[in-house]
Amino acid sequence: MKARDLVSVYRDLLAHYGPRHWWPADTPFEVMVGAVLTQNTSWTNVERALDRLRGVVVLEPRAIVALPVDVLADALRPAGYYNVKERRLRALCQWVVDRGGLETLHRMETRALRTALLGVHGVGPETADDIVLYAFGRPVFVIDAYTRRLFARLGFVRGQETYEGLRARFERALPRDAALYNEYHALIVEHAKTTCRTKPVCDACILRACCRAGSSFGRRGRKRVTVIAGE
DNA sequence: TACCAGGAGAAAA
DNA sequence: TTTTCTCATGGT
Repeated sequence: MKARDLVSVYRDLLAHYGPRHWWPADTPFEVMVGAVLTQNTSWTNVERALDRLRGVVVLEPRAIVALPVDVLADALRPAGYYNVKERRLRALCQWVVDRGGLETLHRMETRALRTALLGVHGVGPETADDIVLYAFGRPVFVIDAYTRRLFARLGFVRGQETYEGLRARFERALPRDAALYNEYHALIVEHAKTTCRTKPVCDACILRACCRAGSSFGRRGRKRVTVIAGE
């Protein structure tokens, strides 16, 4: 993956959509909650769940941990997988409490913070990186389904790359800059939501090459990617 | 009606 | 170690 190609895509997206001012949350802790709830789920459903959650509890780790299981699960219902996400959100909140709160976490070195997050039940690489980047402002590039899909269509991704391998490629090709990674990922999400969403060829796509490459996906959005164009 | 949507953990092979 | 299955609601 060539650095100038990645920078070029970024410039095109930024010129078209403008700064996105992400992540859509008021506090770092709200970012953490949203990162769990958005797993395999659209953001509109996450917002419904967040609204319901605010209706039963203040968004603080200790308060959420204190909620009965059925109350928390019911609040998360609109985000889907509510029983799974109840356990995952509770585990994340308990971890924050056990670590001494967000202030303590803010003092951790980036790699240590990321590793610690990956040890929390329900926090995989993408969720950890969402949190590290958007809640803690650290320079890690988030590789989500939108990112894979876009760069597969552009021919930058061959498929089968591991999450860590792909993240490393992006971080090697771009300046180590949290603000840049923040904006880039936000623009990728905006692009995915507005164009190229349901069909492999999209007339409205501003990244014309993105639609020429083509791609195929397995059922339920599994990351089985076929890339026609070369790197 | 069927498929898709910003994953991750557990079980099976 | 890798692959498959499961979890669930809401929109198109």
